[in-house]
Amino acid sequence: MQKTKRLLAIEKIIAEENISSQDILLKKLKGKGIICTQATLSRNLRQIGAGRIPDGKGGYRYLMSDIPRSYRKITGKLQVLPAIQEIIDAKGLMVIRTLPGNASSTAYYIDNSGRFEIAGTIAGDDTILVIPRDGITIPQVHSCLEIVLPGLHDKVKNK
Amino acid sequence: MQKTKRLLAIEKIIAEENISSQDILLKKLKGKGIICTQATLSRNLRQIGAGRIPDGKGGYRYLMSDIPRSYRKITGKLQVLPAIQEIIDAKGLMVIRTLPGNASSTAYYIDNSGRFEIAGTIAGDDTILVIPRDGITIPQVHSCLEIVLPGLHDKVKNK
DNA sequence: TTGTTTTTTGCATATTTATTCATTTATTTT
DNA sequence: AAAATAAATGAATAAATATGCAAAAAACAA
Repeated sequence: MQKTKRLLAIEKIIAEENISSQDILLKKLKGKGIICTQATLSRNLRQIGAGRIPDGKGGYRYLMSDIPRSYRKITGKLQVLPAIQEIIDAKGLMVIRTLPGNASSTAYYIDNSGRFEIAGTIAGDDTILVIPRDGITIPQVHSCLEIVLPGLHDKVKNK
Repeated sequence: MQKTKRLLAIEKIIAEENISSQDILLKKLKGKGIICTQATLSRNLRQIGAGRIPDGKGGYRYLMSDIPRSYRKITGKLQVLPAIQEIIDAKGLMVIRTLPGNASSTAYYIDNSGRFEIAGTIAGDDTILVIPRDGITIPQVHSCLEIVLPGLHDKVKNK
């Protein structure tokens, strides 16, 4: 999925560099082989919750707004990702299967990602039910999870 | 000072309401008897660190960005303001005199306001030295303190 | 597969926001 | 106080961002 890749690249770039306009970001993406138009970028920035705020030095920069950004503060991603075995879409919800005993910590990680898209999770021993918010589609949850856990969809295929 | 009043009004409005554009904010201000142009508003929003971020519902809203906003989380403003007795500009710095024994708590409050403009503070028993960042002028620090402690300049005159 | 529906995208443009420049207002200095 | 300097402001406009619409791509169903 080309879009997911772009969303991730955008998040990464604005976290690491001072990006003051979409045009500049557009060129940075181009440098990474990711081509799109300003229109798409504007939409994507909204989708991931990135805004343009004063940088305190007389200029502006793009940053993730609070809620989506919070996942960065959470440690343990490296433990979480390897535990995930399978992702299953089901009735507008999503089921994630993990290694035995890992559901709880993984669910905690997802909960605390602060992503708007996810209303909440319920975890058993090796199974997590991810409940998207009203109006959020399954593809949106996939994009969202790919942001929370980069590389997730490369690792596990949706069954 | 008309500007300080406007800055405060802007912070208040965007904290309390979903404001999606400067034009809308312009009208809200007008409703409170505060008249200015969009150009001024744009500058003021940058000055107070307010940015336009996705609201998670497909639209946008203005919000204070993290750092300047943090002062809202701090309690004790009501104890701090009455303790302040005098403000003195000095050598590009600022000295605040407080009631005896109150410098430390007041300085703590200012420190934790998270305002970009202030590099730091040093407090004795009844005296605080406020050190602005490079490039920040004394008038900017005054505006800044008026935001951190609304009503400050009505209460104490700069000597 | 093929047809159907949904999502994504670019183009062109509308909307919104930032800035330049000239003027006014406030502040500081002498 | 008057002169000099700095800050704030508006009008006009430049720059940047968002969006309507049509086309293309992707996801889905039969």
